[in-house]
Amino acid sequence: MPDYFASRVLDLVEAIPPGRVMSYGDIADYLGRGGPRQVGRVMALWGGGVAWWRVIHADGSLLAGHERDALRSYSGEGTPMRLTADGRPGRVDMRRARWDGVS
DNA sequence: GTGTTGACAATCA
DNA sequence: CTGATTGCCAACA
Repeated sequence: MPDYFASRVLDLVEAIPPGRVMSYGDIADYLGRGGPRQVGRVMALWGGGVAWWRVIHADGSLLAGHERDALRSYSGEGTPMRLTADGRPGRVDMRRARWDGVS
């Protein structure tokens, strides 16, 4: 069972609007405790039940090993993407997609 | 108590 | 833009 901290993390992830994302550090900072690694740990253990693809690295890179699934979800939500040097979508445009918890 | 590890992050070369 | 370095906090052996 998720502890209190994990519950707060999962609730917040559920609150992220479609088409928006938050970084691990953002979530930790928003909750005011723990750190990016703790958030990552929570997601690794119990993130399967929420919109895990809306939680990514601070630089906009996707979850290693799940890029395909994430991209499929993003295309359906209209998440703003940035193109890699290869010219294909590889990371999220954090400047526009980042969600602060209010708007 | 001590050392390692990890779905991380800011900084610098 | 890529890679290395350092800082971070909690879990685990």
